[in-house]
Amino acid sequence: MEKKLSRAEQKARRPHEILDAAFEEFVEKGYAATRVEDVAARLGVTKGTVYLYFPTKDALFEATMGHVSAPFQDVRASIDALRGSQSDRLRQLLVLGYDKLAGDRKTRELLRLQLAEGSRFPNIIDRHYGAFIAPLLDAVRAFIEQGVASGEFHQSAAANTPEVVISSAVHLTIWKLIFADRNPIDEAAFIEAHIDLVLNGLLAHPR
Amino acid sequence: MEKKLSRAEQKARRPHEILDAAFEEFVEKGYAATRVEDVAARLGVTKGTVYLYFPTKDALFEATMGHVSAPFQDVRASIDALRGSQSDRLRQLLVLGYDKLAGDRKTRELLRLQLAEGSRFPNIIDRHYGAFIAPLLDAVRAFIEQGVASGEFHQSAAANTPEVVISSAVHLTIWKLIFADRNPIDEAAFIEAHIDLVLNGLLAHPR
Amino acid sequence: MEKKLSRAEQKARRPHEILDAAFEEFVEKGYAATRVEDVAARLGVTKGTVYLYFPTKDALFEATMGHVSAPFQDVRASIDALRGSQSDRLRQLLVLGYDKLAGDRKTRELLRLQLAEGSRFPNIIDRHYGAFIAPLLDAVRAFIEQGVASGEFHQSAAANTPEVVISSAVHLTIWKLIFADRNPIDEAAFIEAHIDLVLNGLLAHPR
Amino acid sequence: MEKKLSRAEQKARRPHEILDAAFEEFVEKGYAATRVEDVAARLGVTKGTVYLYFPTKDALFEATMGHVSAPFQDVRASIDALRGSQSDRLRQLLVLGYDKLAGDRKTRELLRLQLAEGSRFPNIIDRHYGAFIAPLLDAVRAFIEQGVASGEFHQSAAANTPEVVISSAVHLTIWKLIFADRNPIDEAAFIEAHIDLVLNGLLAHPR
DNA sequence: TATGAATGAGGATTCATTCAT
DNA sequence: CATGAATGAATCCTCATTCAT
Repeated sequence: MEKKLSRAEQKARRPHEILDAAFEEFVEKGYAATRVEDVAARLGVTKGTVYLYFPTKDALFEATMGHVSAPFQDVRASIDALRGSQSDRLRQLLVLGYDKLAGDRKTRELLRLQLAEGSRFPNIIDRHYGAFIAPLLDAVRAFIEQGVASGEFHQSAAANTPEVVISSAVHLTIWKLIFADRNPIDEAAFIEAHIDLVLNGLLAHPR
Repeated sequence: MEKKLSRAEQKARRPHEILDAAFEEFVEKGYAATRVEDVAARLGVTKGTVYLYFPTKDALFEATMGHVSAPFQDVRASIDALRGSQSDRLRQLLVLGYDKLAGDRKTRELLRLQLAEGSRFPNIIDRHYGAFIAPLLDAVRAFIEQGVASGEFHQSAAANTPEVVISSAVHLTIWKLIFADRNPIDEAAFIEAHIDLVLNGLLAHPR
Repeated sequence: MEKKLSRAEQKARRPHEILDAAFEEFVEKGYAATRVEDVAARLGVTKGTVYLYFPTKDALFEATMGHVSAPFQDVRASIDALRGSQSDRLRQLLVLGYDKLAGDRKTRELLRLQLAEGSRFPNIIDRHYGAFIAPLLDAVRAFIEQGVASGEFHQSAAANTPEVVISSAVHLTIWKLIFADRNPIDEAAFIEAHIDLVLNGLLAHPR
Repeated sequence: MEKKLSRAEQKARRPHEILDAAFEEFVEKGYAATRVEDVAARLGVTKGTVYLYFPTKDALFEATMGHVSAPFQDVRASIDALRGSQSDRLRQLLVLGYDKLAGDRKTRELLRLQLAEGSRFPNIIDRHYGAFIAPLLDAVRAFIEQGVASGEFHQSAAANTPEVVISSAVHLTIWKLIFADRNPIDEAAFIEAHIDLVLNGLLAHPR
């Protein structure tokens, strides 16, 4: 059944396979320490095959970053689908942020690679920001403003600096990147404490 | 006056100079892409000299990480010196955290290197955590508990998860690492919004 | 009309097309730097097709050399057709030599390839010598001897070393190979001066 | 005694040794087929050493060409030292040309490399032309003009096209490059026949 | 101490050749 | 016949490390 792939199908699949394999290698070793041959070996092909699809290691890296960033295209749609009061929507938004950022290994490692290699590959950064972070911040700002308008939230500086609201998700991501398995944290409690803190800080009439 | 350094003093200074130079190179290029020769050139010496003090590039890297982590030894003392109500002390603590983490280029870049190279140099992580993060978290927890005990803060989950309180400092650090000059942020407003949010969330009787 | 080629004709044409394309590539880049794929691309086919007709790059090169040498088969006939006094025939012979050697781009480039690759492909040399140079030298010798016998030329060493008589044609060829467009030379004047010099040197009673 | 070379002496010698070794390899295999490692091995060092002195194979090749062209600087001086009648001086000049061009293996092989690689390394050509060929041609022209002026030579087109006078030296060079040992030629007779032909063609009153 | 020439293992990239479609 | 995906040997070049001076 595996061998049923026609040549054309196999060829169409190759770039994806290579990018998936490359991502794993780059995550594990970083750009400079990754060998193209190891990327190939992970797929069971030889380095020549990788060069059939990507002209240089550089190009492979950039394509890999784009490949992993791609799935964020739908974040905006997910946000638009949120329903309920502003605090309900904000709560759901934060959970969504945790899911997509701290909760998803690929996203986490993408952040690591951006931090590690961003200075040598400047254009890998902005794509991610535009596709993922910016919509999240926009939504936070909009929800707070609407909550203030409806009297659900009191006036607060947070609407102008929505970053402070999603900081804990970033923090948890970094924590998991740095400590991996050592120093594990109770994530559910962490998230709940964070949402509590934020809503207590925003609500006009806390519980 | 500079030439007044005795030979012995000069000798004692060398390792520090090398580590400072190495830090800059490692920050700029990452571990794998840094050449020992470039570290030496930054100092105006040749690579042989570096090998006189550090047996391998690996050892140089680890020593560099230790060297940059060292100044955190006094964080605990600074924390102990904080005075005032719990909210005052917490506010000062957060400002201190911003200063030392987001505000200090070396600390920021140290975090980047830990994220980038941590998996290949596991022991560069914990030192930093023990010297810097842990005391900060311990203090946050203690202040909140004391504030709850005194009635200044209401009961909250944050005491058990003090990470959520310092998240914004981590977030700002990451932001600055990723965007450098592009996408600058109004740091003062950011910090103020953060402290507001936290205190609003914690105080039993917000303003 | 071009489409009228039967399949069999098309098939018979392929090897020639490949050899023509190969010649251009080898001339442009030399043996080692020429890629089989580029030869194929010049024809609009893929490298697999080239390997259908020639088993290795080496074989392709040798076949190419033979292919380009082939047209010299008729030099001998052209020489036999020369008419007139010995000086007339010698003059015509030199013009013929210039035409075929210096004047023909393919022959010129063939000489370049022989010089460049001859040591690695010894057998590409002699074919050319036998088909082209030897008849030319034989004719020069014969014409001089006949001219001496008839009193038209005076006795001279040139009959034993006919190479000196055709040297200028070789020289012009080399000149054109080396300088291409830069340093162009007035070829007509060059040829005329050469023939003058030779005939002045040979004639018993110059002009 | 061989080991008596101080480090500085050895270092000063290295570039020359490398260029000598490189010349032999390039002559034997051509640019593309020469491996930097083989150049090094010829010297008993490793490729790293070659890269210590020349940054790329390209640069090594260009430097090698310059190195071999250098000794021609004195051709002009040798020409100026020629004495006697114009036919004497012309005869000596041709002998000199044979010596330096056809007679010197390095010069011969330099010509081969220029023909083989000239299109990819355009600047290796002109240097040689200016240093060697141009002075030779200038001298031929001057000698003929002076001979005509003094009545020693008759008026002839050769003064305007001095190339035809030195052609046989070029021809002999090419002959030796192509045939190496096979098809050897009686060089002394060749040279004598050439000089005879030229002087017979030029002299107002041939012997 | 400091230098920097030399080493050689390692990794990116190319390309002749094969072969399933 | 023709294709072009895949292979892997070959080669350029880099750089951590050594060591004689």
